Amino acid sequence: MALRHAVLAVLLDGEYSGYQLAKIFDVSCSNFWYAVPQQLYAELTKLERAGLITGRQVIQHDRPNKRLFTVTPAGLAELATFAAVPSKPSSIREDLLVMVQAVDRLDPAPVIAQLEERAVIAAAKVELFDRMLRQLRGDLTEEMFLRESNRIGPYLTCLRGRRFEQENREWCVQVAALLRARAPVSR
Amino acid sequence: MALRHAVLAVLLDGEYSGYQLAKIFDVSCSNFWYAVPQQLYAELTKLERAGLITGRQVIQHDRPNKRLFTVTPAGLAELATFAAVPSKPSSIREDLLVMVQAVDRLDPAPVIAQLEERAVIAAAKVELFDRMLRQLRGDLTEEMFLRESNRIGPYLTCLRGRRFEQENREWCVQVAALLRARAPVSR
DNA sequence: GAACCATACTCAGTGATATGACTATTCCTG
DNA sequence: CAGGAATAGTCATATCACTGAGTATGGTTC
Repeated sequence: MALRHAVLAVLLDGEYSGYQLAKIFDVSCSNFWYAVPQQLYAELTKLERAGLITGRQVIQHDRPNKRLFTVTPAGLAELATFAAVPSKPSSIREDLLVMVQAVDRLDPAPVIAQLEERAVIAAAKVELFDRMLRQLRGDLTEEMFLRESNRIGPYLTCLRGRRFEQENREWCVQVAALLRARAPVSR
Repeated sequence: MALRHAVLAVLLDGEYSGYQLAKIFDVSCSNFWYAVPQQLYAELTKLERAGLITGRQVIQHDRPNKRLFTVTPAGLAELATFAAVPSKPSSIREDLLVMVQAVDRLDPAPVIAQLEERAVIAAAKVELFDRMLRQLRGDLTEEMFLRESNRIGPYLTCLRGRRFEQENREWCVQVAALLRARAPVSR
């Protein structure tokens, strides 16, 4: 019952098809919720049956037809109910950290390689989020945007994603360097 | 196939019972893997059947008997195999961020309350991790400990947990203050 | 001495999540 | 005009995770 609210929250930004939603969940939304397209299509079907969103068919001639979904008042009410009940902190599950936990008893080389690769990925995400932030705030300064815009939710979650990835990158770099220094490994 | 490796990685630190493991997963391990006791007991059964850990019965007189588990060479090999294959970044799922994403269209009061509560929880976790780090490194400086200890895995993951919670706290505080300033709410 | 907490663990069931294999259309490139 | 990428989506299945309800023992507290 949780992907449901993530989908509703994203659909507040406008009409989207399942396919577009999948794109969004693959990039911007992935800071706070991850889902594969199949999950999204299934969830959209359920949400529509529950009356929380409505879909409308759009006939296209240059590509396959699609269905665009909008949040209904009932959907908004569902989100409000969701936001009103205290949530539990998320459950973190990170394979790379499991490897680091065990690294003293393993060959560090593959772990170091993964840390370095992850650092690069994280750096790329930081840049992606920076671009998204700039795009969201237009030509306003961050301070002005946050004070005056009437749609700051996506900006705030993106800010969180940026911080997280920056932090992640720093940790990966630091740990990779440390492990390299302790047990020199040829590439 | 993933909780499995988290359990193995934690059992590298010594013999633990399911109950003790549950405690560890509830605090220190929760930076990188979350699991409820029932999952752990089930996983321990599976791991033992697969020969990756061995259990020995300990008869106790002041409290119920328990079984302590140790990683076998096969278990260590399993961990090595796991560490050798590149892992995907974790899937983040955070209800509180879903709420923030939608906050422009909802009553901000409960979201602000949750952000402030979360900031307090995060601050407590930072302190908990600080205590754990101090305990792990004993009277060595961090630099010395990381250079010379032969069991730095748990320290490194704890360091990551600390950074994450610190960062989380800052974001929660900032966003709560911002939302309060935008739409003044009586407590 | 009743209630409660901590230790120690089990079982049943239900959702949620992930994987893989599909269908179908149109555009673009070589 | 063949092949691939992008759009748009469906179905089936397996596994995972989580909830809730139990069992049992001993120690502590009021």
